[in-house]
This record gives sequence, structure tokens and C-alpha cells, in this order.
Amino acid sequence: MGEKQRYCICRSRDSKSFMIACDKCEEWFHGKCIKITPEKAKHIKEIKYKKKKEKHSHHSDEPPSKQAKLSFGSGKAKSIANKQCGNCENCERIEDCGRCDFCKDMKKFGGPNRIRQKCRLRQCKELGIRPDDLRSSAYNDDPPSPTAPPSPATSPTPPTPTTPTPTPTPPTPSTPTTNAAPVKGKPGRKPKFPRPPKPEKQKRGPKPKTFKEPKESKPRKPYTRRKTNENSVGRVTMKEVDRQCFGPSCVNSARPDSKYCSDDCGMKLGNASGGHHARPNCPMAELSLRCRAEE
DNA sequence: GCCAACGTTGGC
DNA sequence: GCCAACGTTGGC
Ligand SMILES: [Zn+2]
Ligand SMILES: [Zn+2]
Repeated sequence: MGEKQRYCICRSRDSKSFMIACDKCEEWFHGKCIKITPEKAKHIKEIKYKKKKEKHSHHSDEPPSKQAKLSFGSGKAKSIANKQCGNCENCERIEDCGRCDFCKDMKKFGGPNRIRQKCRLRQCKELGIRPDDLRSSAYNDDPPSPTAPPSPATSPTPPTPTTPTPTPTPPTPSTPTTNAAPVKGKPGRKPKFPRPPKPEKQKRGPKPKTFKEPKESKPRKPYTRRKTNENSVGRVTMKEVDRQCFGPSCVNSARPDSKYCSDDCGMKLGNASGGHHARPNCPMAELSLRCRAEE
């Protein structure tokens, strides 16, 4: 087939950057995307997906009750309309990462809800992300740390992924491609509602929504009916999701109104932030690294 | 009615 | 053609 293999949570074809592979699922991640420096990678022994229940569920066939919610497994599930293959890592995810651009757009993450797309980490790798639908730089998170420039003069970072374990197959470093730094912030449509500079006290009342003149432009094409259930779309709401505590190495469920299962964990997190991946906003929260040093 | 998120629009 | 915006819809 094509050489267009994609990698990482960003699904780019970039195989030049430093990458690290999960020896279990064989997924490659850009160090920069999951915030692992080559240095750190040396110490990594194993990558595990954070949620215990979730960890590599496609390696061990577990039938978690949660997935019942995502009803694809049964019968004919391959619905393009649903854009869920049901088998890939992303389809199995039930939590929004909270860090991708789509997540950040969500209300529940304090976003304006303009983009209204599913979390990138939950977009099906097979059906949900069309090659041409790739939006760039999903994680525009933190700027490069002043102390840790991404380009150490020592390593030009060829596709020499530092694999935690002997991984037989490096990602064919073909596809020279041109995607160096995908440019975000391209034109796009301009917001109809200029976005209140200060969302503060927009006291309720008849909401000013819709200023548009009924300019009787051509009526919108009716949307093609979304595929009706018979295996309903796997919708996930925060309420349903058993959110895990953000506390370091804590696997308890978070309290409904908190990121942590207890105040204690909140504290611990703070203390651990000098550590490996304790920062809640760090993409590594997606993955949990087991470090040799921890043993 | 609310929500997740699909699918289309329209500016660039 | 790309992509942000958003109307809209099915499920709950
Ligand atoms: Zn996300
Ligand atoms: Zn999938």
C-alpha cells in the first residue's frame, strides 16, 4: 500500500523527529508531542496507557463494560457515518484528552464550542481521520521550555526512535514529505459572533443569538441523515466516564467535581511536578511512563 | 431540552 | 483546496 504511514497522536507523517515507540501497540509517538525528550526516553522502560482498564485493551481482549457504551463491537459496525472502526486505539478511548485543539474548544474544557469536533485522540485512525482532514498542530500547548531546547546540538534526531524495548520495526523513514511545521491559524471562516471580548457577566436574558438577517441566501442543503443507530454512535459524556484521578500513579476515580480523587492527590501532584509527567496538562497524562528510576 | 459531533458553508 | 465556524441531528 502507500508509504504514507502516520504516527503519533498528531497523525502526521513526520518520521524525522525524535520518536518513541510503544512496544505493545507499536504506535510511534513524537517526543515533542508527548513531551518526552531523548534524555528522558532513556529512562523509560515501558509505556503504559494511563487508565488501567484501558491499557492496551486491544492487546488483551477484554470486554470492558464501558465499551458496551461504544457499541461497535457487535455485528456490523463499520459505519462510515459513525466514523468508527471500533478496533483502533482511538475508537477504544472513552475519554477526551482535554488537550487537543478540539478538546480545548469544548465547553467542558472551557472552550467556545466553535469547532465542535471529537477529541483528536478519539478520532478513529481508520475512518475518522481522512488524510485531507488533518488539521495541523493539534497540540499547541506549551512553548518550548527555555531550559530544554528541542534541538540539542548532539543529535540531529534521525528516525532513530528510542524504543523502550527492542522494537524490531522502526517506522520506515520514507516519506520525506514536506510537513515541517504545519501552519495553523489559516484563514478559515470568520466568526459570526465576534466572540465577546469579555465573556463576563453576560447576564441572562433573551439571548442575542442570531443577528443574521434572513438574508435568504440559498437554503442550506439538508444534512444527509446521520446513520441511525442499530449500533448507536459511541457517545461519551463526562458524566458517564469514569474519570481517573490526576494524582501521580493514582488510579482511583476522580471526584465528580475535581480532577482528583482526594485533596491528597492534588497535593501529590504538585509535589511530583518535578518528576516525569505529573503535570495534568502534559500530554503524557495520556500515557504513563514507567521509569527505571521508579523501581 | 441538552449534548456530542457530523457534515456543510464560506472566507481566505 | 484548506480550515474555522456553525447549523443541524440523533440519542438521551
Ligand atoms: Zn482531545
Ligand atoms: Zn478506529
